[in-house]
Amino acid sequence: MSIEWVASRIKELRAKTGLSQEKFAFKIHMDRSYFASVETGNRNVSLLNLIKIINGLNVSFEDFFRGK
Amino acid sequence: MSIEWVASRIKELRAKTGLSQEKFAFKIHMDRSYFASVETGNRNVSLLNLIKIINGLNVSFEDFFRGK
DNA sequence: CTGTGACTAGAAGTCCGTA
DNA sequence: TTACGGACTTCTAGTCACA
Repeated sequence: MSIEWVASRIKELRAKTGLSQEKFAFKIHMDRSYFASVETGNRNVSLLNLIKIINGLNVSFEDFFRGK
Repeated sequence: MSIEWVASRIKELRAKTGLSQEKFAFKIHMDRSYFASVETGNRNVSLLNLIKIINGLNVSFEDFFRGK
């Protein structure tokens, strides 16, 4: 488990939603440039923001971390 | 999903290890009082520290979030 | 053994623009 | 559409004394 894995998992699932970074960030009330840096693994995101993101992806935490 | 849920889940699983907060915190190279505040839900812990803690609990992320 | 308030440094997070 | 950067504000990391 690593920040990079979480980042690419977010990217993978966000792509599945069909939304751009910008639209997804807007949907979950998060700054678009900040969300972009999370998705590229350049940020040590806090739990509250991770909850926000995973909720926005419409998956459970268990599913998000499936296989890890 | 909430900080409180994560906090109590940490407490639950840490108790299962049989270690005190102090000993567990020492094991994962984290300050005892900082870990205590995480376990009581008073901190919005970052992903890196959450990874450290969950690894120390010897469970997978999937197991940690089981049922959520 | 555990919980908490206070504190500082530095990172998180926001808002703007640009390629 | 995404990535990145500057400048800014807010908050967490990490520590300590004390209860």
